[in-house]
Amino acid sequence: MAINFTKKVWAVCSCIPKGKVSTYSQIAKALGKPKAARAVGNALNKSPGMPKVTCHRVIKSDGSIGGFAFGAKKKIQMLKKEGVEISKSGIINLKNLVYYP
DNA sequence: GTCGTGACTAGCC
DNA sequence: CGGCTAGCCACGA
Repeated sequence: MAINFTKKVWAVCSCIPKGKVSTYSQIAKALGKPKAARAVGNALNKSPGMPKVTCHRVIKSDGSIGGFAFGAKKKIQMLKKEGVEISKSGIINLKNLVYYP
């Protein structure tokens, strides 16, 4: 394949519009591996930098934030700035904010 | 070529 | 609601 799995993950993250979010499983599915959510997280963890790759717009399928290389706390703050309402540890209008191509 | 690790998910108690 | 287990994938050493 021309590009690595990781690179593809970054590409999908970059495709997420501002103010919206996506889930690991959703991205994994887009790559053709619905069960590769773990690999997706790995790829984002190795992401080159921001805001080139909008990895902070990717959350867990249950609506939780998950983790973040810069700190989950920071991730929440960033999403809030984008206009995403987040509770103590989860997205509020998840299905309303999830980016579904 | 094998092992260990991790930003996950779904199911069960 | 909260915690635990097993399963899945890609990458680096």
